[in-house]
Amino acid sequence: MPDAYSVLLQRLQAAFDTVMPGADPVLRASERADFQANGALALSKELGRAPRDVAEEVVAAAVLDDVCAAVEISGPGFINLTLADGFVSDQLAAMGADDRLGVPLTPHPQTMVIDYSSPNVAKEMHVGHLRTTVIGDSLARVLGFLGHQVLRENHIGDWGTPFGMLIEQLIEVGGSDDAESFSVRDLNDFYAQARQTFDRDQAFAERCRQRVVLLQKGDPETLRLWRIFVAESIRHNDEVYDMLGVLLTDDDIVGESFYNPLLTLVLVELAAQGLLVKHDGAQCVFPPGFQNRHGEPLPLIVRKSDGGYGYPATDLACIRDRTLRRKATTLIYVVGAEQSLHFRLVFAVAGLAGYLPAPSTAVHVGFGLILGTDGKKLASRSGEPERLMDLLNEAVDRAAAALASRPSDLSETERTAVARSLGIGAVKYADLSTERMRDYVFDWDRMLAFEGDTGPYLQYAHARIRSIFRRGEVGPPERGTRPGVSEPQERALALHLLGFAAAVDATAEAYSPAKLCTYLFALATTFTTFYEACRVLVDHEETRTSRLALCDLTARVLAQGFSLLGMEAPDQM
RNA sequence: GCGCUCGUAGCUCAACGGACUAGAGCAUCUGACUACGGAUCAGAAGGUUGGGGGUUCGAAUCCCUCCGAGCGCGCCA
Repeated sequence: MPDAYSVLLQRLQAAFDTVMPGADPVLRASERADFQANGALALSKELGRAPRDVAEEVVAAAVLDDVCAAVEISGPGFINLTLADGFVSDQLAAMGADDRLGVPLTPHPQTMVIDYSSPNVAKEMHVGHLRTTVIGDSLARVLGFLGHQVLRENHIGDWGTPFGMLIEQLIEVGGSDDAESFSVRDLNDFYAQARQTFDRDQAFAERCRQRVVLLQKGDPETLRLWRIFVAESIRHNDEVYDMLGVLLTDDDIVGESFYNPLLTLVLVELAAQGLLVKHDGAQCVFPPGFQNRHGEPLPLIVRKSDGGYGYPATDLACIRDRTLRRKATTLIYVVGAEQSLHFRLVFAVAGLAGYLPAPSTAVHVGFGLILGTDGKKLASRSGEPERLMDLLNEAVDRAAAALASRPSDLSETERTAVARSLGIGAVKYADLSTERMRDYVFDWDRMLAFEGDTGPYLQYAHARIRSIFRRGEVGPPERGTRPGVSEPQERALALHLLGFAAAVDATAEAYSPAKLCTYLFALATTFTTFYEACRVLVDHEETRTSRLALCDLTARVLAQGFSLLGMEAPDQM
């Protein structure tokens, strides 16, 4: 079923083609009508004709009688289009009959690897992991819904110098026998101690480096401890993921250690292609177009002068694996904006090395910082980043308190579950609803105010619709019921519902869940306006059925939208 | 110094080169429940879109320049 916009666009395109083949109708939603086509203005310039004349010619050529109630030219040459109510009803009926709510599967499905979350082993997840996890998860859901094959990858930091330090520290304080009893928090502390000693004690630092070598060579005791740490960290991460309600599972974990065996291969391949340059003892690639602060060429250091590999090498191995072995055509990295230069360098080198064969592309989906109310990067009182689990628990506690303060016929267990949906939904929505490249201020009061443009407000709108069906003791009307749109509030709601497919597309196109949030918030407000103005459970059966169909469709779109954001849609709250 | 990102109402954010009123939310003020859930709704007030140039029939949007903020810029990840 082509949506309303596509139908109009197609008709107008045909009309514009008669004046000038290929001219863009520039069809947009309008405040003055339902849609407006602005293309005549640009076209008139090209043709050297009066804009209104061009608009007249387009309108004369356009076949719109069956879909539009009014077509008029206004101002300098805008074509204002008002849809026929019958057409709107038909479109709604088709949307309601469709399990996908009118969102078509992409005609060009791709294999997409989406790399997100990526916590470090032996460290508790902190607030710095929130955005990548939440944004990445939403994008994975949106792209999957559109029909792409989505391979989630959680590139955990489970390799390198930090583990030499951690393991060495543990052995030296005699903790290796109790290794299995340590929590991630203990490991965090061990690591902090190790870090301090490392910086002032040369001998210890050297032993740590030797420990890394042992780890890489597969020394049994070193490896044993490493495995214990990784397992404990994964257990901790899973707790957070479970609380957060994200799609990531242990099967999605592909840590840095996985790529370790590929690093020398990458080096050999780069050398074979003549890309490697030895500089100050390090093996570098200098991709064209990058400069350092002195205006000299900027290298990507593939192998350090001490013979070790850093994360550039791992990232190259990773790209190679994802395109050549896993046959991914789109690589998505949901990583903070501060790494933008790094990714541009890595992508450039990967391109030179043939690791991104056409049509494969790599995209860095960056995001801004979470700031404290002081405008600085968010940290707790002690200076340490806020623990993510603490933050989520607080969100749920606050939601539970809000829930307890209002009348409810929910059972205790239902209340617990709903508090979680609301608290987590509030945190996720606050993050997702800001355009990802902007920094945003983490503000409990704003986030959990539960009023205005928040997750709980949207969830409330959904719960109210479900409540209508409960109170009315009616089920949703048959799928495909054709709602009337004679009241202005019905019509406004209907038109907004018909924009769902476009909103999902725009979200995927820009890798920006904020666009979906904006759409859903507007849908919720449009619905409550309708709800206040148009009583649903009226005696007149035709009106009741028609409005129930609008309600049902709204609830389904909201629930589908929440699902794409990774939020739950409780029926009661 | 160079690069990237950003600058819109008191605060937090929208706006795909389009129209006589640049939109929301929060906060402020005024109203609205014996009708489907008041975590709501209706309304008011609040803006030289950081400044200045330019392109265009038309600029928050594109270009130039200046100002301000954040983040980066060869062996941490």
